[in-house]
Amino acid sequence: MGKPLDLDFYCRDTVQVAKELLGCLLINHTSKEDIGGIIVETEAYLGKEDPACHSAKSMTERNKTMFKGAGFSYVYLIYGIHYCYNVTTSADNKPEAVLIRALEPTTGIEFMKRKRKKEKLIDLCSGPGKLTQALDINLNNDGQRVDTGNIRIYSGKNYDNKEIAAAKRIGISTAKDLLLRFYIKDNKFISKK
DNA sequence: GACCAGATTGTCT
DNA sequence: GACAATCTGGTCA
Repeated sequence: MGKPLDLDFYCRDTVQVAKELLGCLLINHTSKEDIGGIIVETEAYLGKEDPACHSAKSMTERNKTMFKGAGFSYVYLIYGIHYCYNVTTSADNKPEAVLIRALEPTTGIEFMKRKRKKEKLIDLCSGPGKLTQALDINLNNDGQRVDTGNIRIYSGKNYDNKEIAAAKRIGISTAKDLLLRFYIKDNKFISKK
C-alpha cells in the first residue's frame, strides 16, 4: 500500500483530481479492520458554476464541509436512506468536491459481504450508496481529513487518459449534460455500463 | 434484460 | 411540506 495522498493533490482542478483518483485506494481504517478498494468511478462537482453541486448555494449545516477546504471527507444522507461519500477539492479556495461512485473491493471483503448481505463482489461497492454501506461510512466520518482521518485515500495505479471514459452524471436534475463523471474503461465494478 | 414504484429522513424554503 | 448526487425488488417480456 502506498502513502496517503498529499493534501496538495486536492488543491487542483476538480476535474483533474476526479480523473487521477481513479486507480487510487480508498480505505476505511476502523477499530477492528481495514476495509476498502480501488476507486473505479468518480464524479466532479464544481461549486458555484455547477447547479447540481450542494455548494452552489450558500453554506448550510449540511454542506459546510465543502467549505472547509481541500482534502476532507464530505458525507451526507440522500433520499433518507443512503449516504454518499465525497472528497473536497479546492483549486482556488472554491468549494468543490469529487463524489466517489464505485470501488473494486480489495480489503476487508468478508466485512463488506456481511454488511451488504451479498456474496458477489460486484454487488458490494458498485454505486455510491452501496459503497458507503459496505465500508461502514456514516455521518461520523463527515469533515475528517482524508490523509489523517479514519478514511484515507492512498496513491495507486495511474491511468492514462486513454483508459478513462467521461460520461454524463447520474441521478441529478440539473446540469445533466455535463461530462463530469469519470470511470475506468472496461472495469466491471462501475455502477453502470 | 428494461422499466417502475416504494422506501425513509434530514435539510432547506 | 417538498425534495434529494439512490437502491431494491417487483412486473413484464
